[in-house]
Amino acid sequence: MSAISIGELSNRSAVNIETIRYYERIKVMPSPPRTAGGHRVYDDDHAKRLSFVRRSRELGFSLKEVRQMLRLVDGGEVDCDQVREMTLEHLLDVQAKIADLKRMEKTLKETAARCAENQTPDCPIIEALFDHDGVIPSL
Amino acid sequence: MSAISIGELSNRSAVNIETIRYYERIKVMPSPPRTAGGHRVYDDDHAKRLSFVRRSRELGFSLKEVRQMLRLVDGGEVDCDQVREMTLEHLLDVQAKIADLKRMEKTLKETAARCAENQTPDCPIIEALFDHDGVIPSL
DNA sequence: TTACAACCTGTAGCAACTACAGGTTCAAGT
DNA sequence: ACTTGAACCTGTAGTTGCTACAGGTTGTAA
Repeated sequence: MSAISIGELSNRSAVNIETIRYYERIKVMPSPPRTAGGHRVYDDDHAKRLSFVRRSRELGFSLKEVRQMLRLVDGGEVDCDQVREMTLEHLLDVQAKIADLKRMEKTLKETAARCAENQTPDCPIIEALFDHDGVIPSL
Repeated sequence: MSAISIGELSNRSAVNIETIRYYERIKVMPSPPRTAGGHRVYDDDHAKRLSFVRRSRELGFSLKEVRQMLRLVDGGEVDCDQVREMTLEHLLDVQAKIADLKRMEKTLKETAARCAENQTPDCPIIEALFDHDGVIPSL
């Protein structure tokens, strides 16, 4: 009823053609039927599954995590608790990354700010990068 | 004079031995002199440079950016404006990543929250991932 | 029928490491 | 002097999640 080519699937899902073939190779997407000449033929189920994958990736889930969720989906009975746990665990990852980046932001801002006034021959940023944290003694 | 082995350099700098050799291979670190038997011999300058690299990496600079900064350092005259510009540009990257992650965090929280009450056979998280029929707003 | 876009496979590349395998050297203890 | 064995050496392959070819085949519209 709605047989579509890889190109059209790519357009609809905003997933690169190469990436779709990659997902097939690593078994995140199933191998679709082919035309006599060997071209892939997809349908709405493929499109739905691919959008699931894309959306999960956009939320930062790894392909490994996506595969786990798809296993639950494919198993027929989705264990809601398991999925929720994965989501919350992933949320912690995301929050840890935010914290890391905020620390970086702070340091970068402070370091760049030192430059703004200072017009001596030495660069305060370079100095800061060299001098910080005392792991290396001397010189 | 303080001749140290790669193992000791690794301990002092908290950079993996394999990574130190990797940095040499890609010319971020210079090839140090060797013993008669071929073991690498480092000194304080190496240690200082390595800590510069490590610290820059910790702040999220790519190796490409680190190389650029090192070129400025090695050139003898560090152009402060250039370094500052790189830092500010990198700061924008970091801030963009924080914004992305915050959006993810929000969506993950909302999605997981829907699960908390719902004990129907269908999993709201899975539904959400499947049904969002296209693009995540502004992601 | 002919043009040419879209498709096919297979491989290599990107970042930034990490992890071996299989061999050699160094330093300490006897 | 000799023997361990930890530390070192090179070279290659694996990781994650794609992307980018090259070089060939198929589908379709004029």
